[in-house]
Amino acid sequence: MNVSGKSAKQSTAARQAGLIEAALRLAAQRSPAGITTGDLAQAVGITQGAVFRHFASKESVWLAVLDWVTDRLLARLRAAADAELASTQIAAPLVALQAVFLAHVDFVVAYPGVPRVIFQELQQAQDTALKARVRGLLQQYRQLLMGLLQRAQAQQLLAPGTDLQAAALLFIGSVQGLVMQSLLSGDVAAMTGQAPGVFALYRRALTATVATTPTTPAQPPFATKKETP
Amino acid sequence: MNVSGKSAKQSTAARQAGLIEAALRLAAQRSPAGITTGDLAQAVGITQGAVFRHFASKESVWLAVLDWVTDRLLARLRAAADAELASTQIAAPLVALQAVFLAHVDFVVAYPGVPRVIFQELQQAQDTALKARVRGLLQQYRQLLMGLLQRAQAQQLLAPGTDLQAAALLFIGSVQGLVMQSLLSGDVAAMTGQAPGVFALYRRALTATVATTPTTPAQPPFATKKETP
DNA sequence: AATCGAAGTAATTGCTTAATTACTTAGGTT
DNA sequence: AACCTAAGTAATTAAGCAATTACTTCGATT
Repeated sequence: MNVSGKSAKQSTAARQAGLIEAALRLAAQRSPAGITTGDLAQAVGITQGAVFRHFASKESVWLAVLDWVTDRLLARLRAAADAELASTQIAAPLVALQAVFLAHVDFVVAYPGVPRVIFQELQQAQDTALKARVRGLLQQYRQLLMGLLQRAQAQQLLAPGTDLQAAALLFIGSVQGLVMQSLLSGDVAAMTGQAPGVFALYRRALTATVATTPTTPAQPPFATKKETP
Repeated sequence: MNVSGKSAKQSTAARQAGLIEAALRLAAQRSPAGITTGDLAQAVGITQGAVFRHFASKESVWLAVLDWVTDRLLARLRAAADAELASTQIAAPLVALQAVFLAHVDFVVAYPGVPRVIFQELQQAQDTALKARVRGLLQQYRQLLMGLLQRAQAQQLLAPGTDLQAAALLFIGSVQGLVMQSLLSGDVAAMTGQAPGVFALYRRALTATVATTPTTPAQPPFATKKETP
């Protein structure tokens, strides 16, 4: 420890983690394109040049950020899905979809910089390494969704003839709609409140138009469970 | 006309229009953040400094771009909606929603730079003038949607208890999903083909679970009309 | 035809930023 | 305790960019 209480000389692994965390924290407050290596350095308490002791280039910082996000996000989403699939619930795949939806929203609320970084790299038209990472992330996301949708279809939980590709796209789009709203209002936390209503609509898109017993309520009660904090 | 065939000395109004068009054209190919005043100048055949004869700053170029987009897009969407509302159709508000959806997709296909510009300005966390324009655009968009949704609700076309706010959000989100997909694949034109399927799902989210006459097909045939080119 | 303002150029200014370099310092290993 | 590598600093480099300036040229108007 030095005088100011900040520990000096950390290992590259520790510094990389710190810089990744700082990058995401700064991205929550401003456009990732405007974040400089000097900003990152200041955020972790080192000088600008020292950043390059731990990353070969600025681009490789963002690559590491995307890897971090991919690992953490997908792990959470898969855990959320698996927890519901394991339970012996009726309509388990649909409940799992809801759990994934809410887990995604929670993740964005916890790390508001994530959508900004994703959008930033998505804008590059040419196929940069960063954009490839984003593609990989969304690729795995789509696979997770397709798996759940196929299970739902196999259990006759979906309206016949439902386009699964379109359903996966609409799922991701519905999250994007919430994210866009939060970017506009600046109130990320508001997503948590809006999410269940949006998912309820999405769920109706999947399960619609199969007439149930005429006297029963049109929609069976569907618990909105809160995710793990 | 000068030697190279390029006309020299145009009026400020003409140059502004040219620069706006160039900005959107360039934004279709790379990130708007990376577009310099030199790029804009080159695209219209003047020098970098000459840009400032027609715009006070680089920011004001993007402000003009957003104004241009707002005017054109909303005019198209309102025209698409009004055309369907005027017809004596069953479920006219829902058909109008579909027309707006497809018109929006067509607009993005025609001007692929538009989503990039929107995303770019949305990322600024602090409330810049540019972000305010985007907010205004989406504000008007949401009003258009809410009007159509309320008409649909008044005509009992929606499932009872449908959350109209969530429905508007999901509408915008479903377009975003398509846009995101096109940004990933680089194939904007593919949106046109995917759009009807996605809207069909969205429509089911609105109209779901009201059992019709048991023997009739669950969903009445619903023509997918192509927009004006 | 002379005039004058608007549009354009070429060069420059001032600033920012990623990356490099030469040098210094901390701290674990033997 | 001496040593050596990895982490850190301070300063510099080179490039890019928005905006300004001094000057030139086009073209409509009287």
